[in-house]
Amino acid sequence: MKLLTDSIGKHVSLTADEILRIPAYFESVKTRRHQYLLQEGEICRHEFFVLKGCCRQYEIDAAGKENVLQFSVEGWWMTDLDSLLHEKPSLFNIDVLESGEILQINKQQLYKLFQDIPAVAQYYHIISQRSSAALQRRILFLQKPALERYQEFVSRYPFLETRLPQHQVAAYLGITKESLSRLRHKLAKGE
Amino acid sequence: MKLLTDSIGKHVSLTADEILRIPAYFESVKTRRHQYLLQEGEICRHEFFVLKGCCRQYEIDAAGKENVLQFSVEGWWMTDLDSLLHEKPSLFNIDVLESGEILQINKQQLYKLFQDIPAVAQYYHIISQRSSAALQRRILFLQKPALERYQEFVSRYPFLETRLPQHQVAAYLGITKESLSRLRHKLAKGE
DNA sequence: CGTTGGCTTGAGAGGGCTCAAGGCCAGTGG
DNA sequence: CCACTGGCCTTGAGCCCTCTCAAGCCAACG
Repeated sequence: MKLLTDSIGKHVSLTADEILRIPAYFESVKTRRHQYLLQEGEICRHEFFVLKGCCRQYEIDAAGKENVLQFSVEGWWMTDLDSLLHEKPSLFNIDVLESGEILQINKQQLYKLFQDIPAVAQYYHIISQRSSAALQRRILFLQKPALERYQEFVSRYPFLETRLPQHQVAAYLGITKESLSRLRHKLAKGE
Repeated sequence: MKLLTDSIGKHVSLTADEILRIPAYFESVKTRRHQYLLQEGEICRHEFFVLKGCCRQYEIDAAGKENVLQFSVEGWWMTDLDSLLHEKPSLFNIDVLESGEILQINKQQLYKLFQDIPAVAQYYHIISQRSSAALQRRILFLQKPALERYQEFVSRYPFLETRLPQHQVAAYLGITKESLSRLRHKLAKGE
């Protein structure tokens, strides 16, 4: 829980009183590996904040391939914004790769929180912008050849690279697990 | 100018008085083909709103290839948010593909406008979310094979497909102009 | 009428894919 | 304690999609 208020406090200033009031807006949920936080077709009802463990957001395309949009570990947010805001069925799945704990908050509580503690609304705004910038980076990222994508991933998220199974990393990079295995082999030899 | 207030009015409600006051916050600029609205390395100072004509936002990668992030025609917004907000050098270029006219507004004026007419702040928020959703779609889009990408592009933006030179479309799809030419040839024969 | 920009077409190369088989644990049950 | 199983990673062979490089066509334009 401290992780959440710390994360907010890093971007905007909170009074001691506000820090105490924030947790009440959230619901804590223990998560288990393979558990779904959201399934394709459902309407997404929450913003999720990971306290412990690891989740992934992905779609399953027409060919049955799983395309990973993003991972989320301690201190990161995750949701399907489009589904949450417009209350329409989600195209995505969110599931748990590593058991742990999340905080969730629904739309009503979120807006209430924004009204009660405006600094949080400001924080949310900043986070949203960062997320847009990250999406933009990811689009350019996907134009690069596979080897560069892997190297950029490793240098940007070293803690993810060691923590995730390789086939998940491959699904994030947009290549097959076999190709990733070969890339790694090539890199290991070359160095 | 009516295009702008119409666009805002489509998402939030404005009083007749507000509609009259909005234009004063913007600066109108005639644009010429090949003109830069932003060059790599510069700090982006404006949000742009296209009144007439067509622009593109792109980066030039290490190999010298132009990767198009998005096009903008009448009624669309365009900027480098990351550069604008954090006043850091942009990685992107924005240039004019078709002469026309744009409205531009700097950060100070934008925030002033948000304060003076809160409905516009609300509008901006909605637009930002839509743009995030679009970026997300684009990431999944780029995982699909080239033919599907082209077909999806044509059905989503038929007016762009006819209006843009093919090599620009190719740069948006993430393929070479030669490949696009062959895809089109194949489609034309098959139907 | 030559130049230029946009589009097409061809040949060859290569990056990444599919399909298939095999190795290496860690966990589980006999 | 050992055999078995399932998950994960690797390796190989062949193929296909897309790329590069090169040439050629056509329409617009000075």
